[in-house]
Amino acid sequence: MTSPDTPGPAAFASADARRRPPGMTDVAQLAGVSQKTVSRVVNNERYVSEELREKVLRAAAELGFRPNTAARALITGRFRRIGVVSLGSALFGPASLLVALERATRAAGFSFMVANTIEGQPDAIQDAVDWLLAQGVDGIILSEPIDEGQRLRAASGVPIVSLGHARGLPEERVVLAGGRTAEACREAVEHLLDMGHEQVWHVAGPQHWWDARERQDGWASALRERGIEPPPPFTGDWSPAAGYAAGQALPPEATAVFCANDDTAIGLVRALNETGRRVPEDVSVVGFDDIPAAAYLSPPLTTVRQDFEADAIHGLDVLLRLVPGAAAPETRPKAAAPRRLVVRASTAPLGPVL
Amino acid sequence: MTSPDTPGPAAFASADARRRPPGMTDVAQLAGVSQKTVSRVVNNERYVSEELREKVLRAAAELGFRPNTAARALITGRFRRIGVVSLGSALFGPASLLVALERATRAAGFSFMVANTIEGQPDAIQDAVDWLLAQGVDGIILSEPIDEGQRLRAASGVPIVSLGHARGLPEERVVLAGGRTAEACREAVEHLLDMGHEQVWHVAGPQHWWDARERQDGWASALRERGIEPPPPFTGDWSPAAGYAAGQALPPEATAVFCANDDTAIGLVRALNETGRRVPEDVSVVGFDDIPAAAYLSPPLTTVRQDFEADAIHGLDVLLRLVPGAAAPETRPKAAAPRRLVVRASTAPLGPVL
DNA sequence: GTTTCGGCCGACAACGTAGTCAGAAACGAT
DNA sequence: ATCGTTTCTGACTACGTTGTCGGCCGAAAC
Repeated sequence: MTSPDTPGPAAFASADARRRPPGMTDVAQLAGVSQKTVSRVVNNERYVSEELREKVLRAAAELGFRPNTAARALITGRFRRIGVVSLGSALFGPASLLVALERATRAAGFSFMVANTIEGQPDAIQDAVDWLLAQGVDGIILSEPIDEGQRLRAASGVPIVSLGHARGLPEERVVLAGGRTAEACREAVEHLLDMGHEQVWHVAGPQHWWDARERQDGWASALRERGIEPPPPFTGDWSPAAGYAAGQALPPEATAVFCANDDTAIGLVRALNETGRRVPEDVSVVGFDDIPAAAYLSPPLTTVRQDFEADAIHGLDVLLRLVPGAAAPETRPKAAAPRRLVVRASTAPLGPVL
Repeated sequence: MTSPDTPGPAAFASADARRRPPGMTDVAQLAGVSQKTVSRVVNNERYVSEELREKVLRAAAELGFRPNTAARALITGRFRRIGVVSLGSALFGPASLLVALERATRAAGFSFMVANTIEGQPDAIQDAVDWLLAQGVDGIILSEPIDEGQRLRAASGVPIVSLGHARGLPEERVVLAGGRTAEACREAVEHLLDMGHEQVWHVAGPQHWWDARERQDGWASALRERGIEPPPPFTGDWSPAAGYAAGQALPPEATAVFCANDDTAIGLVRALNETGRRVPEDVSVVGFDDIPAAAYLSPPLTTVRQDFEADAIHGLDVLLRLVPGAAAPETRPKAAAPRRLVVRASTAPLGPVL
């Protein structure tokens, strides 16, 4: 309309008050520079005069410019995003780990995407990995406490690191928690034995969680080291209900129980109370996790504290080292805070037999 | 080398065994069709013969083709991704909500990105929103229990929905939880009054959480409806420690306490036990949340159960309705399961005064 | 026999950014 | 003055996908 010969679609585009967010081209036009110069300023490249840099920054601020990550990812082939496969669970352990991972990831300048698996679904982990790959991630953290024995297909060059045991992944890709679980379990068991208890029973977690098996193994071997043959463990599912059931079935001669987690310990204590056994006078109980409420239970629970933050940071460090283009994270002291026993009132020396 | 006249960079590219993942062009070449046809097959568009469709699918499978979301987002301007701003917390409530949101989001075909805020940081919410916008999202859910009174800047056309109260957001963007909190609180208070208690004390959550204020208001107005002037509430921070402190300061004449959450109730019970007051014989206690351990505490805790899954699905539905290009979610019954009181053993009729 | 029309397919042009390369300007050393 | 080097800038193009449009084909309608 304004000019007799329509010079093509470009004229239309400029005439149209586009709804699309401003791009580098718009910033460049406003600042009177080329799009490439805007790119240089945005990416902090060298060889841009201070004068132009400021002009560009002003123009970008004025337009509310935000670099388009899709376009950037398209050309670089990098997403600056890491994915996490996690069991969808509001349990204290997994939830804490996830929060810690998000913090560490964003601090490293990467964005963070979770894919939750659904327990019991056979290919859940592989599906979650595929979903993350389809979304575009530069690396994947397996924060999956369940080891279902499946192998992972090749992930098309995207590095994968597992927080904890995982089959089908080479050794160096497996990051074990900072403090050794076995040591913590031994500490708990020895704490009980040193108080005079002659035997320690165990309420385990579900056996397809490697974490549960690790705690069970730690308990069993700690007993054997003292020459004690461990009794058959109760098998639970992390739930208070499982602890409750174990508490009802606990033999009368038992005086000390090590639970795979705090919730289970809560259920156990409940069952013991109902059957007229007092904690810790009659039975000593140790938990695992140190949930916030642990110190305020009746009685306050002796338990093993974990440092999820340290584990998350460590795992992410290992992963980022494998991601090309990720600034190598400064090597911080890798000695993650070990798991350690927190002694409270749910354990006591074996009293005189009534 | 193979041909005397190098026809340009394209020849080089084809000669080079590229490390880049296969694209539609590669699939098209293998299937003997045009790249556009591959696009049609992948997107399930009409007007592709069954014969070609199968050929393309075979070729795509053979190459392990995955559509590049970055390129797609670049041209469509849509990301098929929704972002969630959440307080980074492993508390049972927020964690449950997040898990439910992830499930619902992925089920709707959208990917899911969380940005955690850090409590106490003044512009935390705005920063998290900006981060999500920079990453590219089609909509944002504010699952932020803290209302810090800040207004949100315009989010450049991206719809925002808040799960719970939020200033600076128009009414229709605020999704309140399915069951009314006030009703649940009234139910809890009346449960106690009906058992003969003449007064109900309250241990509140932190006042900058709207959730805490809502529960406190519900408690106060329920008392006033019965003509009882509520006593000054204790103010906590959701932690067991706060409940413990309240329990120590609880006046001797108090016989019933309504706590803002279960953890606080746990701390309260602990303090009461230590000062020689039994629950529920001397003091009845009601919690809020129904954490998994609630039924197994000593005594089992009377509390208010929440349905996070329903709240999450409802909130996401509202958001997706505002997102252009999102298939309108089938209108499921919006009557989310209300919060309801679960009566257990921590509450009992007021006994004879000793 | 011609026209019309819906099904089917491909050429081409974007999308917003970063890599490559060429060239201009400024400067010091010959 | 001439050259080389460093600093700075912009034109051009590729990245992998989708939107637009036009062409071809066979069947139905004139």
